Amino acid sequence: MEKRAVKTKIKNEELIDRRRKQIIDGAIKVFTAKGFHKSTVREIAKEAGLTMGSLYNYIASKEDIIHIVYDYITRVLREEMSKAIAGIEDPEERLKAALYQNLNAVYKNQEIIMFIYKESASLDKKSLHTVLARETDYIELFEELLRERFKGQDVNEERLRLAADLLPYIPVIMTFRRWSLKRRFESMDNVMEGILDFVLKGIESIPEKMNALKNDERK
Amino acid sequence: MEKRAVKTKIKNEELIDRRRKQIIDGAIKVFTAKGFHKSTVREIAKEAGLTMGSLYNYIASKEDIIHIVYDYITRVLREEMSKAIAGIEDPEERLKAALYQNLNAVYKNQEIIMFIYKESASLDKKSLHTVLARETDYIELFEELLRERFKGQDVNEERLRLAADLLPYIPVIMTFRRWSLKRRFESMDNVMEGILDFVLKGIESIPEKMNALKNDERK
Amino acid sequence: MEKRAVKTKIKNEELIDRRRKQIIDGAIKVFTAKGFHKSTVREIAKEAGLTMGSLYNYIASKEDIIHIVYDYITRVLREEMSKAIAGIEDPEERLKAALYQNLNAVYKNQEIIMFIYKESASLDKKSLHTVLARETDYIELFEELLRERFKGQDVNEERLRLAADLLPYIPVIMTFRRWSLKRRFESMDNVMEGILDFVLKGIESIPEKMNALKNDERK
Amino acid sequence: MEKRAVKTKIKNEELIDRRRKQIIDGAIKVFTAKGFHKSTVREIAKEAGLTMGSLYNYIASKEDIIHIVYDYITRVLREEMSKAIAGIEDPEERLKAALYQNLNAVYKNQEIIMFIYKESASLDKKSLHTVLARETDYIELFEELLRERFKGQDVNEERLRLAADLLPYIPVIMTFRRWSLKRRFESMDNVMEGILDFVLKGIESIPEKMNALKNDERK
DNA sequence: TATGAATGAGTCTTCATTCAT
DNA sequence: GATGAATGAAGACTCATTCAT
Repeated sequence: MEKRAVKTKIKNEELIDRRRKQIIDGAIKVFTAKGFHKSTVREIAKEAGLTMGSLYNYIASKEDIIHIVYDYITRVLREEMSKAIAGIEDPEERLKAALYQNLNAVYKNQEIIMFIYKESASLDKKSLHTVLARETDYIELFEELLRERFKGQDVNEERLRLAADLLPYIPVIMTFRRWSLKRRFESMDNVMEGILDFVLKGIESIPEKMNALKNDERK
Repeated sequence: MEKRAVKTKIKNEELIDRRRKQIIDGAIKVFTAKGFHKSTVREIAKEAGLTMGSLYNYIASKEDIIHIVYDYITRVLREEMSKAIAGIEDPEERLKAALYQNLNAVYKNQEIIMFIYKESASLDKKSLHTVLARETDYIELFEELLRERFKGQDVNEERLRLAADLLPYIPVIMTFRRWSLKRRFESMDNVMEGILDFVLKGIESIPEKMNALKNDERK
Repeated sequence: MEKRAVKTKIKNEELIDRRRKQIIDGAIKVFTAKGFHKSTVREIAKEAGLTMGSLYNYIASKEDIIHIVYDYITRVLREEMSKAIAGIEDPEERLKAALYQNLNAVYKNQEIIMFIYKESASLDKKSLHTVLARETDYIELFEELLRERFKGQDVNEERLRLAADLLPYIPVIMTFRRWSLKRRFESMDNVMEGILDFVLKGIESIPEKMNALKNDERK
Repeated sequence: MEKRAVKTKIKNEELIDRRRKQIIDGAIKVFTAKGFHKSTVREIAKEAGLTMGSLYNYIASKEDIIHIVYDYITRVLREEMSKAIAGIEDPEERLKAALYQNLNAVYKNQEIIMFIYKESASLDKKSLHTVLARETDYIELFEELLRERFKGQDVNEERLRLAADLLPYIPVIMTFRRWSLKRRFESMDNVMEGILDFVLKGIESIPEKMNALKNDERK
């Protein structure tokens, strides 16, 4: 369990959890609609079904709201990912399941994920560090999955790590381009299938020793 | 050429261009350091070497500053891209050159590009539309390059379009992960080479008719 | 004895006294550290070992806390003064004992006395009146002591009263200047001895008819 | 000249001085009536004839207002004191003039001086240091005056310094007791004359080597 | 009596924008 | 055209007090 980083004036732990969930739900609505800076604490309180004063009994500053939202989202994503790959033994299938889960999760939570990427700038240095550490967990999972996938083969270590860095983010591009993609594709399922194929092909660059460019071609 | 979308009180066209360049340079400095909402017009004016009042002779609102910055950046990127692929005939090399140019441009302008992605939320709906249209230009360029690259082959049209949507954004992941990547890789050149290999492999999924998942495996 | 001026919801008198003492002790800690306005009722309650709600069973408002603290301090000071001069017959010694007791009491209770002087501004008009009446008691004691000290001599009545007004406050200057005095003097005993000498010399101006200034020297 | 410690957004120095004087005058009115914490910035702005926003162009925080008020008052007091003793050669008369000036100044500025004593608690540590340094200047003046007054005599150094610490503050007692004194005395001139006599007698304890108490009389 | 969560009016402070000179 | 002082609406946050349990 992680410690409660965000300070509160309330003692009743169960109440804290309940009110925080209200705050998270309210904040996600308001933040995804207007972004962090254009959202007022008053609006968030209202959407959470709390009064101003009551809200501030459960957080210490507006910034704290980003944190509890972030904590919530990343916890949900981690849990869903665990479930998605639980019990799958075959490395190839395990990797596919993870990629597919990631695609779906990003798609399902598009708005809040976009919000988090955009507002990571609103986080102070220390918080940003925590956030990046969380992402690192995620990336290490993909690193592990790739390593097992290519077990026994002669892989280029650097490429494997790079792929692990790329993989979890590629679905995010889908959210950046969602309006364009929706117009062009019959269904988002098709899009996800296409991304999966692209990625699965892409990782085939890991075991090879090929070089796309010769050094003298670059400036 | 497009009309001057941002209104001004000044008549002298040449002066407008000079002052706007000052504003753009100042704004980029301030925006990349603190983000749009935490930057004050005062700071931007100061960094631009203008007084408050003078600044407002060349823009009508703070929001306008994002627009002229965005105009500037996208124009520069378009011009550089044109130069990068000018004169290259071979479709494969032309595509590689474009990908490589994109990687370098994104890397070189990391901070301002991150800013633009993050603050696109600050744009009103109409402005957002303009912005997305610009991106569409870029994507259509890649679509065209891919089409020529696979000319004569039996391509999956949807996959080709999807790849065009993905390609320009993959380097952006590099900027999201820059701290992690810097720690792990000898040089960013290695990173870019790796991304290029990954992408070039990935697009090989375009001509094929493979299906990663059977439909019944998905929920 | 005076009536309970500060209203309470509680019937049990003994409990009231016990809880009030808790409040007084807690409040003195918090008030002397941060002043009245920067102290929150929450902090006082905590330091008093009470909950918010319980605290408000024994007082009606934050302002009441000043009152009960003030009551307490002045009662203690009066009692100590009574003890200090009890049984001393010789008027000169009696006066000295009173002056010395005052010096010690002010020194020992520096922080709370400073607090009371500073926060008398926080009292409403009526409360201020009560407070000043208390001080008047104290001053009348000194008036009486001086009158006995100069019994049989031809005193200037006005000067005697003025001295009675000055005497109890001179030690307060010591608390205003404590940091400077601590640096310059070996011990605070020396300081107190010096003040005593100064004051005892000063009151010699009471029987005389001297005039420091001629009227025409003043504007 | 001291540097401008309080930050401002305004460039025109002459305007700063004019507006600051307005702020000082407004603040003194409001502060003396209600104390620092009960005064709102809005009230001060209004009394100063400025809008909220304009006020904040000349100060950075509410606390700054105490500082500029304090600066102003102490500067005025210093200047008046300089004038009052200028040109007086005889040490005895010079000391009397200083004491009399101090009495008058404290009396004339009672309310603001009371305010300053009371609100010194509102100052942060660093500011308090500056304030105390100012007082030290004042005290050193009295030390100097006393030294000249007793030049050639065998003085007790400690007592001389102590007297210098006491002298400037004794008139402050007059302001603490003003209501009582006004009732009892024909005119405040009489009060001041009495204090002067008391003090002039008191300083006669400086050259002597007397001890008011024997050690065994104290606890 | 005790508890502590809820309340919301009140405060300081910021800053985009205007406009007289 | 340039200047920079003035404006005031808006927002984050605090905390004394109440009241249901």
